[in-house]
Amino acid sequence: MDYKPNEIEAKWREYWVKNDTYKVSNESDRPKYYVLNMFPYPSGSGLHVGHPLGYIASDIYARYKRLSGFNVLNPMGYDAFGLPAEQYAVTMGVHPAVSTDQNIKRFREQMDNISFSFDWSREVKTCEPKYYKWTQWIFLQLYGHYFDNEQQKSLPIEDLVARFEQEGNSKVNAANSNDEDFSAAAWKAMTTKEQSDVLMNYRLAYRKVSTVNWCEELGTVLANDEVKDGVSERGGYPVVQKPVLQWSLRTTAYAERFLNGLDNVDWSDSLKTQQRNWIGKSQGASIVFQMAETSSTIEVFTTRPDTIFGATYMVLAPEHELVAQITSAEQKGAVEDYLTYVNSRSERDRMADVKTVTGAFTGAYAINPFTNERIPIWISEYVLAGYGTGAIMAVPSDDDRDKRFAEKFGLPIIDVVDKTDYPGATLQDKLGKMINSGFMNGMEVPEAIQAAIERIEEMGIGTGKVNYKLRDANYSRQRYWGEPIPITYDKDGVEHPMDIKDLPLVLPTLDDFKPTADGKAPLARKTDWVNLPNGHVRETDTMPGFAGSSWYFLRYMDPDNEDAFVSEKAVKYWESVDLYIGGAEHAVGHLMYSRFWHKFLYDKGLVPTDEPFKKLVNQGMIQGVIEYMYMNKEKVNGFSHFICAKKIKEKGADGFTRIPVNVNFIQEYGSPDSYLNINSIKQFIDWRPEYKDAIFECGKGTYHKGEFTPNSDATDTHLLTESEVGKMGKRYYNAVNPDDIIAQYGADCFRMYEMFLGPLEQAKPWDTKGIEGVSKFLRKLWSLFYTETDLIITEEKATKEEMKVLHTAIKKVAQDIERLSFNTCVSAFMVCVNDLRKLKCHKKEVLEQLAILIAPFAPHIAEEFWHILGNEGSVNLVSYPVADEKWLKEDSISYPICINGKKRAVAHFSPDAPKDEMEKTAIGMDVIQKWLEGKSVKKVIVVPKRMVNIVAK
RNA sequence: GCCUUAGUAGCUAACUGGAAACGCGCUUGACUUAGGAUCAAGAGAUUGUGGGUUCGAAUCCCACCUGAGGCACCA
Repeated sequence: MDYKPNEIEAKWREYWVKNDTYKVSNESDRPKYYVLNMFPYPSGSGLHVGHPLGYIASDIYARYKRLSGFNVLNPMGYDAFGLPAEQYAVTMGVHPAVSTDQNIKRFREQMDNISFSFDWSREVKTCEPKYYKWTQWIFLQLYGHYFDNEQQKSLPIEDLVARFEQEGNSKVNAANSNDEDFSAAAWKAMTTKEQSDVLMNYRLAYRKVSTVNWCEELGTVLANDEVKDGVSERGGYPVVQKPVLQWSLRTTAYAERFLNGLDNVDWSDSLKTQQRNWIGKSQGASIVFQMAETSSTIEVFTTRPDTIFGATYMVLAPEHELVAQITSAEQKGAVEDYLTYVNSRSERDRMADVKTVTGAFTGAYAINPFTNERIPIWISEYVLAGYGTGAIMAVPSDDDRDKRFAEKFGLPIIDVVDKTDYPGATLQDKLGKMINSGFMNGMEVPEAIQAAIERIEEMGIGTGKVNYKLRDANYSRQRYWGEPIPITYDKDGVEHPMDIKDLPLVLPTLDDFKPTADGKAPLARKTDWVNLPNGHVRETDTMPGFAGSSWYFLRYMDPDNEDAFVSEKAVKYWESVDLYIGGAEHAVGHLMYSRFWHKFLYDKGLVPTDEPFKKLVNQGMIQGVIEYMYMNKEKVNGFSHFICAKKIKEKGADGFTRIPVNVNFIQEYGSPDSYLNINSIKQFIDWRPEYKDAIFECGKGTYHKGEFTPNSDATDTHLLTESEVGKMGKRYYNAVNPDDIIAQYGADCFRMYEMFLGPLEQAKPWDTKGIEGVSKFLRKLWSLFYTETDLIITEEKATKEEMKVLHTAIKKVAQDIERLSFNTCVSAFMVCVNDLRKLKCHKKEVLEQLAILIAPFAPHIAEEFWHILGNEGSVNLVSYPVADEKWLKEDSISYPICINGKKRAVAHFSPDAPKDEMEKTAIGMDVIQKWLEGKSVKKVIVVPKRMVNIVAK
């Protein structure tokens, strides 16, 4: 009987649904285990073979854990708010809710095809009011709290108000955006509006002026990825930074806890490093410099306060607010010229050449507080407005950039650190002995840093300070398709949170999704919604994409709860995510925001853990081969002109641009010699009619308007394309749909092949041809049960050898699943099946165990076997086999006998043979004696079960 | 420039320092009108390069080269 995956798979899929096989209860005596996938944004192009990789891996793990006695939560849902649906709405007029719904249906069908063990009754969609009610609720909690730096935790804003009333804010050490001191009396004297503004500076969700990418020509605000090189990606119009009052989250408050938390989670080093980079903690001091001629001061941040004696000049960022104020009359022209130059340079220019030293002298001087020297103040674009205070004390002796700057502009350089004891040490190493530094002379750098900070604090000109690169997160989007922000404003502009009992604030329906002409979000059009009877107006910005995804993993625990975002009972049971699998592109954004929300909820006692994701694995991207054609940037005689990639190699790609071609037209797809023949050129023209009159210059002739003009007597030709391994996706016309693969090979085969491609975390190109091997393996496995015509299972007792083959596989597979090394599991299955076939083993005793063993990987065929063998119920609900060492023991082990590490002979010993006997036998062997002629044995190393090594000279 | 990560046969790849395994693919033969499937046999590696530690290195250390990802005038 042949293996017919499609028949078997359809049958069991239906069975599992009918029997609620994957339903998970929050009540169980089994230990819990929570496996999570990063939920997808349901895009219009559906899933390609790259998307399910992580889902399959986590599904295998979830199934394995379930079979190993755990109550496993393995849910799935949709990150359903987002920009693409909104853009689609703008261009096609389809409401985002409608297109999102369609896309979700499509995703669901594709996922169902792969038979994941998701408990779909727990599905969440972030765009549904019953879900985003709680996103809004958490937002209001953030709004209602501030962060106490001393306790390092969030506290209710009412506590802060109470303190203000008692003692003002001078003793309050809290994360804030504006730390102006006021007394209790002053607080009480403030108007409501003033008080609300003060509190806003402390709230974890707060409002401040921040900039948006405003594009006048498009009349809209653009997301960062819609802006390329300072112009809009669409249309290439200029984009400016426009200040707007927007909501932000005070993520910076948790910077220290973000860092500390990383020590307690099982994430990859690369991921942790990325997060640490992002947080960017640096320790140092902030120092105030007095200006020489005026009373103005300049505050700088430095990680090396010890080098202050070497600070021979200062540099301000060109955007620094003092620049205009302090520039002298003589230098005005130079400074203005320089500012013009800086403004002409895009962000990209600035980043591209970091070696060019530019700057201008302001004509002003400051006083170095330690040397009391007058030091000139310069401006230069190497100092960034957005980091620290936007000003530096320049120490040219110990900082490369300062040094290059000083050399170019002839500024003095004073050596302050003697690094002769530490050759090769860099600034970051903080090594050396202080010289030319007054009271610090002779100190080692770390000691000097401490001493400098102490002196700075004594002098009252600064303090030791920790600086972070991490910025607060912008929480406002001038978009429609997101969660409405449940805040209204009264006539004075004082904000009012909505009453919790009135949540959710449902996103009203619109028919025009474009932003308004003055850049307000689309919701501003809905005036009857915006303007409330009590005179309040609603916030019209919506929440960003990360809002709904920052806590969705908690909702899965208790998805239908109408009284809380999750019940205390459910969250106590499931705690947090044990294993999280997802793409590396979310390494900072999503993970940082989730950690922020989670830590906040933890402070409120609403979740039992400080970190949301115990173990996290990034699956590697499945890549596709992208095929490019070369097109002349200039038209030739008014026609588009394509040229063979081979000719490009000869004459270079100048003046040509690459356009991706639908890979279905390509001959020898993926090979270095991939090409289009005349037939494929015709397909290409049908696909892109705008090129129907284009000239195709091929190797052996030219194709134009349906005519092929050969150079010689050729009848066909190759227009070579360039192949490149890259992303798989719609825009490269190289996406492979899992549905197609499954239709041909079955879901079991697809699942195993995805795993077989390589280690989970590694990127690897998709190659449909390779799937044949896995398909062959499944047929071989099938042939252990069936001949062409009959079932051939026997009840015979298994031999020792057969049990050894089985238990070797059990041991290897269980071990490798634990390590998430699924590719080696597939390999182990192949070895096992081949060995059983060699032994002609068709015994139930062995095959039944094998069926369970393979069930996490290939659930359908496993279920089929399970029932063929006469069992009731689902193979998913039994116990996973455990390797029994008694079958793995060897009677005799073969040992390599080495001389000086090189294998010279082989000997067999029983596993418990004594060392000295093995040693004697080994040396006594004829072959070994021959090798030892003329040498004396210095030492013999016997490693049990491994080898014998004779050291001879 | 800095950080992370990986270089082993055409592809994939090894729990701990101990015989360079296994699988896919490939080649040849058998069976077949042919293909597929199956069976039998076989070839294919100086483990990126150069040092070091060790009785012994793919594995540990150092330097370099190459690929991937991230950060980037971060004071």
